[in-house]
Amino acid sequence: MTKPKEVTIYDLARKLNVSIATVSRALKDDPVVSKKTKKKIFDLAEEMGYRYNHFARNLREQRTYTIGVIVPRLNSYFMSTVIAGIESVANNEGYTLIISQSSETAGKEITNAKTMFNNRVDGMLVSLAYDTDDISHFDQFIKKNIPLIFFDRVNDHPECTSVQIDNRKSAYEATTHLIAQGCRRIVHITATPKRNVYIDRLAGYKQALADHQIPFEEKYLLINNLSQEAGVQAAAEILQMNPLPDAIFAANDNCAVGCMIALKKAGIRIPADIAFVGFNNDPVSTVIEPNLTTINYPGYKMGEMAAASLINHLNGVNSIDATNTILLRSELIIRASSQKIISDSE
Amino acid sequence: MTKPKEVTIYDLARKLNVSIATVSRALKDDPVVSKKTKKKIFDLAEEMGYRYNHFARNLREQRTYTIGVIVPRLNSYFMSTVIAGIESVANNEGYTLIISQSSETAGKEITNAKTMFNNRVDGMLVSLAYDTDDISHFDQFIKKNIPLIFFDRVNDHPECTSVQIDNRKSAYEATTHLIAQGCRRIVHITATPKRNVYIDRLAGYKQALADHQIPFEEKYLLINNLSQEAGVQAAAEILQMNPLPDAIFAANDNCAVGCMIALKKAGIRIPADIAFVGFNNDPVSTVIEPNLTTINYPGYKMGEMAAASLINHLNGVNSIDATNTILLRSELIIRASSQKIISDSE
DNA sequence: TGTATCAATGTAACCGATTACATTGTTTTT
DNA sequence: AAAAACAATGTAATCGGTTACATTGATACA
Repeated sequence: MTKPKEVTIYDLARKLNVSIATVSRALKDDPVVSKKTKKKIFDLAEEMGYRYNHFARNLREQRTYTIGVIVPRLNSYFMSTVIAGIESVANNEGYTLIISQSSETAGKEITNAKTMFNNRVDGMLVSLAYDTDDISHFDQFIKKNIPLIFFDRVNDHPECTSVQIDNRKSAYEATTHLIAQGCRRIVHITATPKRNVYIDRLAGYKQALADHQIPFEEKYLLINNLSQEAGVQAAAEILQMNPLPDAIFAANDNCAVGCMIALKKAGIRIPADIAFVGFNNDPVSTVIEPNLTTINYPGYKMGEMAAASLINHLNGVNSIDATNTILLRSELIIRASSQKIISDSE
Repeated sequence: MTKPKEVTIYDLARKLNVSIATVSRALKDDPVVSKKTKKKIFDLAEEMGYRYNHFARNLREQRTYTIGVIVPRLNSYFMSTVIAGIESVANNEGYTLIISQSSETAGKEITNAKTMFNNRVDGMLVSLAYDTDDISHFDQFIKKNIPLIFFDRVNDHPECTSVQIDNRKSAYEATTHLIAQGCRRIVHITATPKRNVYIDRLAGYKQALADHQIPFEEKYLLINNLSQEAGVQAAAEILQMNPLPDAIFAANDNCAVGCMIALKKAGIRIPADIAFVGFNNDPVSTVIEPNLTTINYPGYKMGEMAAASLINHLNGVNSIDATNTILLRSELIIRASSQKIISDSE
């Protein structure tokens, strides 16, 4: 284990008979240093294989140029797309990401938050776990003026910006679309209404029913963890209903797909017997047959927006209070799984 | 923007009338400090909201407890699963991840490598981009004794460990399975055979053909980027073939799925007319109809192994030279898309 | 009782940058 | 030609830990 010594600004300064201050200034392209000196320094740095020591700077500047990201899960299509968006912006702006997953548990989320805090991230991007009730583990950031932006699974915190879509409106559109197809007994499958995304979707669903004089029925509300397997189980419950529902609006595509597969296996025709709408526009939605009607969710854009907004805050472009909520456009994508009218006439 | 001052070991030392050395030792639970003193220090640290400054340590120790991860794409099921595995191990061991994506281009991979290098990662985990020919951008790490582990898309570098599956064997099994189903005109869809994964799968495919006295035919080899859209295009090419092939072995599930959808639309029956085998065991493989036979790819495990192996190196548990290649178990999962014999009898 | 041993703590150099303030030499102004 | 203005560079303190080496005081041993 030889440990080749690192080249520092001291080495460069000594070789060129200038001070470390000049070297430091030259390396950050400070206009106060003459062009000639700069060139000498740049060339020598290149030649000697100098590399910048971020830790020295961070120690001195009390900044880290690091952004902490906490997501519920890394291995979901939606989340990895968001992260790809975040990464592209952060990378461009010279920020480094520390990414961790809460695995949908509040406990791990708290641990992760602590790690991020101790790593002195300059800012945080967070999407909350299913079962996080209390968000006091983020108070430490707020207390230290570390900007915190929630995305997707947000929390209505007075000091934080959030980036999301209009879940309520999207759910309203999805449900209205089903009603327009003649559906009246519409099941909604969703997760525990703790997180905004599920609360809002449920609200949109109820509103659409109300606006069309369809009473909301508790029995048509199925709560699970929205996994594909949960969709299969939901299908079993649905098959017990009498009369059968004529439509299902699931709060994500994965669950919808699991449910569709199970129902098809049971001989249900989709959409003729039961129409389907999902949420997210996950790639599986165009693989399942019939293709799944869903809400397009701009994940990459969401990542870009969240990161850009955070970095703007960090650079002092706009104050953290200026923006409360950034709403991204989302839209209903109508595919075969919900088109009763056309499919009946086929 | 008030900037509340940070509590440091100096503050703790002053309050307790001990030296910073004692505080530093106590905080890392050095047995040389008496229990009583330790308790005092811990309690005060808690009370005053002390937080550890990693940068000061990193600056002093010349270590960063950071691992750099470069992947071709973040938003693929396989990769995000691998990263989830890496994250879980790294987090447990107190390491932080810096993750970036090459977007499948050598150029961005080089930039990312430079960023990682300048961030002084303690080690690297890399999966190469499609079009990386020359891997000299990783020499800087090797020169500085920074361990580098490749996973999945590996490079046969004499100084690096690689974590992968036996692609050749898996492809051999997949092809042999198709031959056992009576297939003789087997198309192989894959990416440019630059990366080991594609080279090895092609080799396995060819070997299986040879072992069953089936001549390899160039026209049955389709090269594309393995996206779902590329699968659709491949379907168009396949429909031009006369006679039609009787099986397709695709180097990933996404491409297989795109191809299946397009062929089905054209009236081809699967597996009766054309049998299908994919690669990766992506979730879509159980959504597509018929369900896709594929190779199970232990992504999470691969991430865990790669991270654990790297951290072992870093902790000096085993030398970097000790291990050359770690092969993970993978297996053929037979589903309906390839079962000609059974499906004919249905 | 004198000395060796040891536990507990302290001193101070060091890691590699940034930057306020000081200094030097040159040009411009009057 | 002296004073003012300015461009270029230097000096030295600072960020918050780690740790080799030194010191202190108590106990064990002969």
